[in-house]
Parts: sequence; C-alpha cells; structure tokens
Amino acid sequence: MNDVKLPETLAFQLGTLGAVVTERFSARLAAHGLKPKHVGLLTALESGMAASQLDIAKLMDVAPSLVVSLADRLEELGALRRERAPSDRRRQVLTLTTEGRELLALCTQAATEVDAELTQGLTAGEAEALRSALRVLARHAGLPVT
Amino acid sequence: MNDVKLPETLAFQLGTLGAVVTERFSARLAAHGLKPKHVGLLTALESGMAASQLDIAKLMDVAPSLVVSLADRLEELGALRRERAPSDRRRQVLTLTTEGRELLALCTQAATEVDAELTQGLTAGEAEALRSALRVLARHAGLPVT
DNA sequence: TATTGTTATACTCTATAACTATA
DNA sequence: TATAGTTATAGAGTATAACAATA
Repeated sequence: MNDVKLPETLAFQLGTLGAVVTERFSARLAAHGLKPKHVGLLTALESGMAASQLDIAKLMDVAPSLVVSLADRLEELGALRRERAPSDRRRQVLTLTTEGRELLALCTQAATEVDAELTQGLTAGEAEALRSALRVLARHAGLPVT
Repeated sequence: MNDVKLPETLAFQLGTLGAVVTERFSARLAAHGLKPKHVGLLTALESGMAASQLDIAKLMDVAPSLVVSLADRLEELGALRRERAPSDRRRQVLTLTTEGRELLALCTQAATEVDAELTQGLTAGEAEALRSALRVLARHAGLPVT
C-alpha cells in the first residue's frame, strides 16, 4: 500500500508552479509585445550557444518553422538582425542588436519582479534554499532554453 | 546597471523545469489514456474541495466547458460517476469510483517515477532541500490544481 | 431572471509536410 | 542529393458564446 499523495510529488508541484509562474511572467511580457518563447530565443542568442535558426531550433527543442516566426517578430521589433552567412548562404545568422539587449534586460526585470512576488513571505533562508535547490536540479536536468 | 541573468531567475528556471517535468509526466500518463488535466480533475475530486463541475472549474481555474470534456473521458474510463444533485438538479456531482482511485494511484506512481529521475544524481540533502523549498513555495503561491 | 451544464465555434500555439534556395 | 529556411496546412488544447434545463 502506497500512501504518497500526488500533490506532494515533485512532478506535480514543479508542473503546477511552472504553469503559474509562466502565466505571471507572460502577463508582464505582454507589455513588451513578447511571449515566453520570444524570450527563449533572445536568451539562446545571448548565451552564444547558437546563432543559425536551425541551431536555435535544436537548442530550444522546437520546430524550425517556429523559429522563423519568432525571429520574424523579433526582427520586426528591431531586437535582432538576420544575415545570410557568406560561407554558406543557406544559413540565417541571427544577431542581437543593442535594442535586443535592452529588450532582454526588460524581460529580465519582469522575471525578477515575478521572483519577488514568489519569494515574498519566504524567509531569506528559505528563498536561498529554493534558489540553490533549483540550480542543482536545472543543471542536472540539462535545462534547454524555454 | 543590472547584472542578473535571465536564466538564473526563479521565474525562468521554474517555468522551464515545469515544462520539462510536465512533458515527462505526460508521456507516462499516456499509457493510461490520460492527460495532465485529467489527473488534475481526479486530484481535485480526491481532495474533497470540490464536487460539482462548476466548483471544479473554479478550483482548477479552467473553463467549465473543459471540465465537461475531461469528465466525459473519465466517466468513459469508469473513473468517476456523474449524478444530478437531488437538492439542485442543475448540479452534476462527480464522485471518484474505486476504479478512479486505482487510476489515481497509477498516476501517483508515474509521478514518483519522474521524481526519481529528477533527483537521481542529487544528494539526499539536496533532494530534501528541494522538496522542502517547493513545499513552502507551493503553499505560499496558493497552488491551484493542475 | 440567474445559474449549471452542455454544445458550437473560434483562437492560440506548435508541429508536419511541401517547397525554394543553396550546397 | 542533402540541408537551411520558409510557407502552407493541420492538430492539440483551451476559451468564449450560444443554448437548454432547472432554480
């Protein structure tokens, strides 16, 4: 006989909290005309781990066609430049613009506001334990970019 | 000047981890013909916090019409009974069947398997810190049922 | 009239498949 | 032929709006 309750599992709590947090983050992003996946793309670019659209699709684990529309939107906002690689003109190399970096900073600001909401009411020790635990888990799960 | 990196925020990590975890949980649920929201409904029922479809919709924060189709599916699987309340025949009162409880136990099993995957490679101390931190956060965020 | 549940419809997000251009 | 990107199309998931039954 197993007495574990589903709402007490990590899977359930992480899934539910993730949805709540993404919803709150998303609401703040709307002010900048962005969705979470746009931020994922900006973050992927800034990390330097991918530049071409296909590499970004792999890193984000989304379809290449989705990267097209995300990049369209970000280009339209002036957040990135799209340039054909001279060495292989099939590749579209995406580069963050200064405007894109500023936009990313605004998104980061939005995220830290959500963080503040989440941790208000937690002791400093609890908040630090949470950060530390998530860092370990994120590293271990091989976090792709959302 | 702000040096916080977006991937280091709680919002980003919780959102991303939540998506990964939900995906893994979902893959295991498929074996039972369920999606995460079905599990949310079963969990809501088992909690005793809601019985009528409208109450469940409020608790889960989803549209009443979605509860209809989730309950349709669960009824079809024999996991719940639908009965009009004699006192107010507009209300459909949902009740977990024995089969429903068994199904919920299988879902819980799936969740604990995901938990095991997540925490393998973490020290016992790290795993406990994570559980504890999430418990605090979940309580504080007033976790609705996924 | 107001409320509960249901059905009909539409919208958002994302993937798959077909296509173009380069290699 | 194979690959990068694009466009066209389709599917999943969910919400909103219209409706029926009951209060």
